[in-house]
Amino acid sequence: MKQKITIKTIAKELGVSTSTVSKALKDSHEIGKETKDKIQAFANQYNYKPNSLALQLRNQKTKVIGVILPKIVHHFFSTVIMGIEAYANEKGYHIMVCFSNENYQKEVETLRVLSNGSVDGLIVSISNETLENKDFSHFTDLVEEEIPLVLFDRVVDDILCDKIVVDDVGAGYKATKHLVDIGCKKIGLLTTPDHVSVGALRRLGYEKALIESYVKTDSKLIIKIDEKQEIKKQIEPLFEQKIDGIFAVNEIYAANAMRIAKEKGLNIPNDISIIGFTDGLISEYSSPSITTIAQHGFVMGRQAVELLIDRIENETEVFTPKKIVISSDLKLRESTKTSS
Amino acid sequence: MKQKITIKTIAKELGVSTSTVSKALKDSHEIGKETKDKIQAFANQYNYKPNSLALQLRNQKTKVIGVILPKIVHHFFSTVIMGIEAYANEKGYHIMVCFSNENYQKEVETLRVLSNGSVDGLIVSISNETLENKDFSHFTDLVEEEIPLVLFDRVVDDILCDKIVVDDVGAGYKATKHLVDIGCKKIGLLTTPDHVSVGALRRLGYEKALIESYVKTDSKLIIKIDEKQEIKKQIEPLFEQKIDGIFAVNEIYAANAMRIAKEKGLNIPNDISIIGFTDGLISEYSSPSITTIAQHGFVMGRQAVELLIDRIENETEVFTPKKIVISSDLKLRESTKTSS
DNA sequence: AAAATTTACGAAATCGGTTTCGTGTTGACA
DNA sequence: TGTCAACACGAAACCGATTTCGTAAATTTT
Repeated sequence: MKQKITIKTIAKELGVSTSTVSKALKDSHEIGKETKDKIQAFANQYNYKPNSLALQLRNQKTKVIGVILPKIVHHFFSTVIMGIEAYANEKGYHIMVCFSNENYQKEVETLRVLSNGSVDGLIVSISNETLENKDFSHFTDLVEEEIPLVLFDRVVDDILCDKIVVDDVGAGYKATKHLVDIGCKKIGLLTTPDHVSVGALRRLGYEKALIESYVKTDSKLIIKIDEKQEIKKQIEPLFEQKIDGIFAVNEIYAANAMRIAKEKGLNIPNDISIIGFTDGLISEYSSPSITTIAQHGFVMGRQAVELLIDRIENETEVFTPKKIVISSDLKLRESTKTSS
Repeated sequence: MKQKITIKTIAKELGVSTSTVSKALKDSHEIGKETKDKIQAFANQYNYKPNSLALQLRNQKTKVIGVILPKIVHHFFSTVIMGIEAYANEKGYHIMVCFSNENYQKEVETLRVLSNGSVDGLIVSISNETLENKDFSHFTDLVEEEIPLVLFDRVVDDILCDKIVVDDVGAGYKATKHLVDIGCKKIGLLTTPDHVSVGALRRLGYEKALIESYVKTDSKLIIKIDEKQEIKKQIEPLFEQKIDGIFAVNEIYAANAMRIAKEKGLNIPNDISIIGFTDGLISEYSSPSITTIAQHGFVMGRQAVELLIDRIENETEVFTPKKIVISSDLKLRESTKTSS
């Protein structure tokens, strides 16, 4: 890189002190008009840009927000990022994005690196592996150090910080209830292993809706998918039962289920109705298009930064962790019947 | 945030100088064993982490790579990010991700902010608006300042820097040729306006394949889609002609075309074959699944950082811009006939 | 025992800014 | 003509590290 022009360069070149240059560039009244003009003209000509590292060090703030996601090739998470970035930018912040790749070690490592002064605060969605092995000390350490932290979507109660979550139970309930309402009698659930909190919560909603509607719940109707195995193979057994409805906790599971249903010669939605989760491209463009729970990722992202920036800029306040629940909507499409 | 523990704190607490602390923490031979142990124990106990800003300022390098993308809720770009992040991490770098949102002004602004010392280099895919209005001065200025820059996918020759591109012409050719080979006689093209370089190049490939195969090219078969308008409406006129093949320069266009075809009662692939671009979730999960050009975004991302880090770390070399072309594959699926 | 060398540490400069606190020079006023 | 304020600028500290260089004390060499 070319030798950057600094305040020192300008000072030397113009025969003034660095303090004068600094003040002149901020249009301070302390500096005479002539000198000011001279310095500003020079800075302009050589395209002087203050080194942000120096400023960050001096001001003890970086105006950078660290974001750690389990993955990014994923409609929901990328939507959240957009929301985060949009509002952060509005507030003069930038984001530093890292990925845990659902990996505990990488999450720990990334957290460590970002918490050494490079960011003013962090927004994180916990990796599956961490949720599974239940070791959250890297997060509680962070809280201990009082580094502003906001968790979203995949959160746990053990960590005392602000949280933004989808109303997963409500969403699961809403989806299942709708299936019941349109006349489904035997509704399958495609969910994650129990340790994935969102999966477990959506399942609760599913069960609540069934019980409330006096529909028998049956563990054989519930498939917990292990993403390390082939998804389709795990779903197939579900179709050995005479099901007429499926609620899937994400759109990949829904799309897979739909494909199997078609292969079995079932008509969607007449023979079987399917509801997914995450209003992504698959749901929108598959045919039939998939009725789904829209999570409003953009709003979640926005809320997360809002909360975080509030923590960062008003740290005098007493700390009482907030939990914001974002409601989700059932978006009706072609994969569900319109009535019984 | 809690008062961070610094070298100064440790020095004062232990009655030594900061230089001693610094050296002790790096296990320097200059420091006596006792003192070293004492300092290390203290640092450990209070979980001392060196302030990275201070280090970055001192070392004149941040180990951060700035990445500017037009958008992120997009399979190809998010895949590229993964590739970038993976290799960057391997090399001890982190990435700072920003989005231009296809907006010229935001691109200029973001470039300005990131080029003031916060990053060691930049990886950028140019926004559509910039490509349209053809003002690249914000990039050439960067090159002028000798800030390492790698462009990928959406690139222009006016900017003298390293570039990673997909073999768009070749890919367009490959796709179209395949349609011809399986017997398509009248092949429509769904592309972008001309200013989007990748669209224009893919079109060239399309035309080349047609000419080579003695198939008449016809401008009525080519639809340039304006994303500000409704996509489906713009595609519909194409179906007024008796087409039996479509090459779409991205998967959204392909999915839209497929939907219209179905609505018109056409059988895919028997009545019409469709090939898309970008091997994303839509192509994989729609039904029929869509034959598509796979761009290998992960590899592109990886190559981009590789090139960039090479520039950053070996700046003594004479600068001769490199252009790496990543070949793409035709991934056969259900939306194309298997033979004529 | 004197000289040379090693050991163990501290002072100070540096990275690139900002900011507080002087201070020399004017000009105005008593 | 002496005093005081306003003006215009510079010296120096600071943010949190690293690193070069200097030096007193301890140890080894002669």
